[in-house]
Amino acid sequence: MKTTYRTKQQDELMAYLQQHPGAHHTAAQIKEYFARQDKNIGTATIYRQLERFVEDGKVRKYLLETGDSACYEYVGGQEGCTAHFHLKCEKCGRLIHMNCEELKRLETHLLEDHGFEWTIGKTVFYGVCDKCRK
Amino acid sequence: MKTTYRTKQQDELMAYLQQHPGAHHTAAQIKEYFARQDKNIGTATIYRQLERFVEDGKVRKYLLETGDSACYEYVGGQEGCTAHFHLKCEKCGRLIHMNCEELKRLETHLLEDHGFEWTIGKTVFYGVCDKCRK
DNA sequence: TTGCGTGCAAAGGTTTTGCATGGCA
DNA sequence: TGCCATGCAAAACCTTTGCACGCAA
Repeated sequence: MKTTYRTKQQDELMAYLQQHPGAHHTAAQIKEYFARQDKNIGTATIYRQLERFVEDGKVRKYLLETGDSACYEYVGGQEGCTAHFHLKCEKCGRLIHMNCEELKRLETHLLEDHGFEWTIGKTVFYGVCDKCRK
Repeated sequence: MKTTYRTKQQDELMAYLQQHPGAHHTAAQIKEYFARQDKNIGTATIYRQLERFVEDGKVRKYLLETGDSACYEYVGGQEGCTAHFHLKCEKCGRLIHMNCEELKRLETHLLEDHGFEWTIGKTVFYGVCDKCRK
């Protein structure tokens, strides 16, 4: 799905996500937020826009708790985020950006030994971060 | 939830899962399989038993980012079988199960050098598989 | 016999889809 | 003006829950 026209809802959704970097939101939470501002945005619109943002690499989608609704988080659209790796803490929700030789090694290994061309930008490592383990 | 009685459905479900190691199944697929054998097992029963198997560590549950239904996979109760990884091909949709020293190395690295306790079962590597790259 | 597990159906919740309308270009 | 995006409602899905019945121990 590609955007042809730029709309007010689009801008407001993106603005909201950008203003809360590092936070993750469900579609319902986003709808509620705008409702509190007396701005109604249809649920379908929220899902459709989020899907586009994800395609563009500006937003990342997570499924944290099994069965719960999906979470969305602004990660910016720059190459910066496609070249490094993301760890998501399942306890505090923090998204950790990591640039590490070990992971680059893995990328090479997957490609050369398994023929798998890894899309780093879409992959999220789930786990528990150092702070939450203490 | 704990099992008190041992039932036929329980045994048949576990037998089916064990007979397909390395394969992933949705609840619907499992139901369909038994239907083809003219054995009816209620959807609720399937979910309830799967939940128990997961609690026991015999089966692993995982979700893909697509928000599809949950997948279940027999991993046995032993340590050796819990340490494998999932690669998802974005083109053909195939889920690849990989057991590889390199990935185990990464697990150790993340823990020891970054303090990150990786939940392998929840992580899926996205990319393009060897067959689709040709 | 006791009470847990099962199957059915209905409920609950999230996400998608169809369609008429409104708004961007 | 021509389409696309929106909003609403309904549909489509997946999963859970309530309840009466059957079966294991």
